Amino acid sequence: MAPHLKKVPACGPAPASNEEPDLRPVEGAGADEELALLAKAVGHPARVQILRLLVRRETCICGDIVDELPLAQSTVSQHLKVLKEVGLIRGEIDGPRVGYCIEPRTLRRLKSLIGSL
Amino acid sequence: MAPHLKKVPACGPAPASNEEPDLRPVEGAGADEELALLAKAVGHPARVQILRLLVRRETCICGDIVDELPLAQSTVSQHLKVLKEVGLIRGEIDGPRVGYCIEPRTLRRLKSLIGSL
DNA sequence: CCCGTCCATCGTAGATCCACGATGCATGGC
DNA sequence: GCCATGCATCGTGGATCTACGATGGACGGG
Repeated sequence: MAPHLKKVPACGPAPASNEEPDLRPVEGAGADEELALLAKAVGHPARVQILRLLVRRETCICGDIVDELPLAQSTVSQHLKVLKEVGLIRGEIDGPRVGYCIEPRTLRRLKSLIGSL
Repeated sequence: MAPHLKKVPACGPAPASNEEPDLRPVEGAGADEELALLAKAVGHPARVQILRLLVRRETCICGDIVDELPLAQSTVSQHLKVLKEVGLIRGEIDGPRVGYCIEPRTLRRLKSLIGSL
């Protein structure tokens, strides 16, 4: 899986003015489903911790996350997968390591959806 | 179906300037747990719909919620219970009916916690 | 090469969630 | 009193979540 991946300077450090307005609606059946999906992904303390770690450090860390949490490596990997599947974080291969970082677009989207309540 | 719609004061109609600053921190272990709990409660489409219904109508409706959702009455009652347990909504008995309404404090708290990410 | 590191995935057991119908418990009308 | 109504709760299957150790694959150092 994922055969060719070029060397990437991990995640973008500072997207500067990454201010796309996000045209999607914040209400309606689709938005409800989307909000539920994102909220469910945030609905676990370990994943909240991971999100905070990635937000705090501008530089994207990797398996240091495992050291920060009182969980086994496989468990942390699963939580990372959940966050990645809903698009809240992104992982980039960097040699033997993997760097994770926040996906600001999705995080902003979540804030918009919550804000619409 | 039901000759309904009795005039119900139920939940507080207009909280007016209910602008307490909410002194609790938005970070730390406790906040992480709290955010996870609230997010999990929102993490289901039916509960998002319920929240939207209650936010939209200033007047607090009751089992009309059951009519709005494609779910059995007992299932809706369980979802209401989940939302009530985390303090996102409140139910008040009014004769044979129960009026539900948003708890604005908790909703603001959720927005603060999400905003801290 | 061979090996150690880093991470993802598999397999699994126990807990929790989600849906439903059935039942229970009030209240209010007759 | 008696019954209908509105809602909560119980009980129960099936699905999903959460944790772990074990295994596997990719990479880089020796």
